[in-house]
Amino acid sequence: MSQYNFAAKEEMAHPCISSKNVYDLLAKIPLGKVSTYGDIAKALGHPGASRAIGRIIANNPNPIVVPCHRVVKSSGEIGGFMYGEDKKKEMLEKEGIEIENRAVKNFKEFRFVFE
DNA sequence: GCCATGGCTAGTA
DNA sequence: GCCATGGCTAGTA
Repeated sequence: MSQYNFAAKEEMAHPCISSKNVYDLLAKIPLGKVSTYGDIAKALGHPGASRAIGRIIANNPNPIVVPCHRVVKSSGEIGGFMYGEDKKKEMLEKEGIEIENRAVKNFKEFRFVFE
């Protein structure tokens, strides 16, 4: 039992929105694209829960695997990140996304839409 | 009562 | 810039 049990934590955590669903959606965002907190909320049938989505992503159990850096604000501003906005910016740029003073440039063309 | 948001107003230039 | 939204956490009883 040395390993922290994320599954148990996730089962308890969110009465309305399943964090597993959130992470499943994150996994669909292709490299070189971004989505928004609001879009994820809508895709899960909870428009208006964008801020809650932010909170769920904020305790991302596995930052190495789950690409939470690909989620930005609906305004195109890059938004928060556990290792700081500069790190998020750096990672996005490495994936080919241009950023101009803390916002995605040509946001529309980089924005990924869920089916 | 916080917040990794978002959308809508006021009010400046 | 204000405030509604929704899930969470600290800290009181």
